[in-house]
Amino acid sequence: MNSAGKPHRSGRPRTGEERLSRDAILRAALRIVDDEGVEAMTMRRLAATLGVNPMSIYHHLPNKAAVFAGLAELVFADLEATAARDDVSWQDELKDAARTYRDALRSHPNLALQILSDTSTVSDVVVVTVEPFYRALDRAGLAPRQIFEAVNTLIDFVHGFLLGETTVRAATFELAPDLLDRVGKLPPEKAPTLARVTQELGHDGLAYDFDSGFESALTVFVNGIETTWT
Amino acid sequence: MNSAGKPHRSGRPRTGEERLSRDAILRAALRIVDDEGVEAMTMRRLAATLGVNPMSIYHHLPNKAAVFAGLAELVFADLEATAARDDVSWQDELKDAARTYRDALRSHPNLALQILSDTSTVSDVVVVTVEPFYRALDRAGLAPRQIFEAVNTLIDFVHGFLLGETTVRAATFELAPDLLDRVGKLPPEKAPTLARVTQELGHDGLAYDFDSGFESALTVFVNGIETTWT
DNA sequence: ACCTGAACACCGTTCAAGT
DNA sequence: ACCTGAACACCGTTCAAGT
Repeated sequence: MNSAGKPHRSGRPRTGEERLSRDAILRAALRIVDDEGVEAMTMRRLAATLGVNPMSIYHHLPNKAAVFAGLAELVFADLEATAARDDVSWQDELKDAARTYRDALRSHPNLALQILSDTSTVSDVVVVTVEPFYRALDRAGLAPRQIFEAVNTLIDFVHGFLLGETTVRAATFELAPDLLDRVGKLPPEKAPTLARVTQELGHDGLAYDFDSGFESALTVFVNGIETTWT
Repeated sequence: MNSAGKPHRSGRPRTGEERLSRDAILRAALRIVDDEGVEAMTMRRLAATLGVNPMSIYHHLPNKAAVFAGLAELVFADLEATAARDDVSWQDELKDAARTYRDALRSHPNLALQILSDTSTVSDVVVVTVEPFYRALDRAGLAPRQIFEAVNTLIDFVHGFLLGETTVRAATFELAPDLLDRVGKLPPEKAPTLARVTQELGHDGLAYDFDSGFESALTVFVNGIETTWT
């Protein structure tokens, strides 16, 4: 894509002729991650696609970790505005907050694991994202402590769900046949209930649909919060 | 720890004088991961602590990924036996299954992320671990489809919880002051509910206790399953 | 079969030098 | 301040050679 090109001469470029910017670097990095995954996003590779010396990047971002932190920022920049909505029940508002959060993380699946496993990124993101959850549960009439715990639980669930969704989906779109095989091969008395239930479900029943799995979880959640705390 | 030592002469060792075994390699690898984290566990470092040429390892394990897969195996080897227990309610049995699963993954915190983000490892582990969940929900009288979804949801939650527990705990034992700071610095009208709730909770209220957070989540869960599906 | 040594094709990052 | 080039201290893995 980027013609090998004659090497640019050294020295500071004239004003307005800067070849790089933090933003341009991050956009290029996001493209690499989206197209080829996190492992492909190396500093040298990034520099190559920008047609630039690897070391040039370090004038705009201190190191590779900062590049990934910047990517997380980029992804969540859009999400910020979520209007309060009193037209729906608190239950629906809570579910909707979870759906929005899931979608945001899902929009760049290759980045999800990176985001979820980086402490500072997660806490940034959470602070920005979490208001709608708090609002819904406040409307439900929960006490502060209960709101706090309920939100943590729900967010943790979404994280775990995304972990499965992004890594499993990447590897095997169908996990049903694999699962049936595995269970079939287990020593019969080791997991009798698992064996019976999966067999009753059959091949089609195991064709896991992430969307309906997510919705089903949300329902369990909301009902659980309702009967536990209201 | 391992004296630099004279290099061992080349050539196949006599029977019974093998210097390496799959098991010895994996135990050494686990030690490195536990003590210094996954990044420290390189093939060259592993060979060095074993007092062996880096390439020797490849005669016992095909590559680095296989080493990590082996580690996951090692960690879950103990877990296998979980006796059926009819002395407690299905609710308690389900909670207990979740606690056991969490503990297993928590026993090697540095390995948790590795396990959770590796597809093949996760599915291995899940198949081995999942029976108690199925048993409890079967006793509760759920239909196969509902059992399937409930287990997926609960497992996903545990994964997300562990992600937070292992990565957050590693970085900051106290997230309360940090969180209060962040929230305080937000534009006031951006997250009013979050601001109010965290303020009401106060510094102590935010001192998150992972154990009680986990328990609280389990209660919400069980109640949710109960009112949704029984 | 099991171990070694040299080599290949990579990494992230530091540092001195250009303008 | 911004870009470059050489260099350092690493990686995982292949391959040929020893016994």
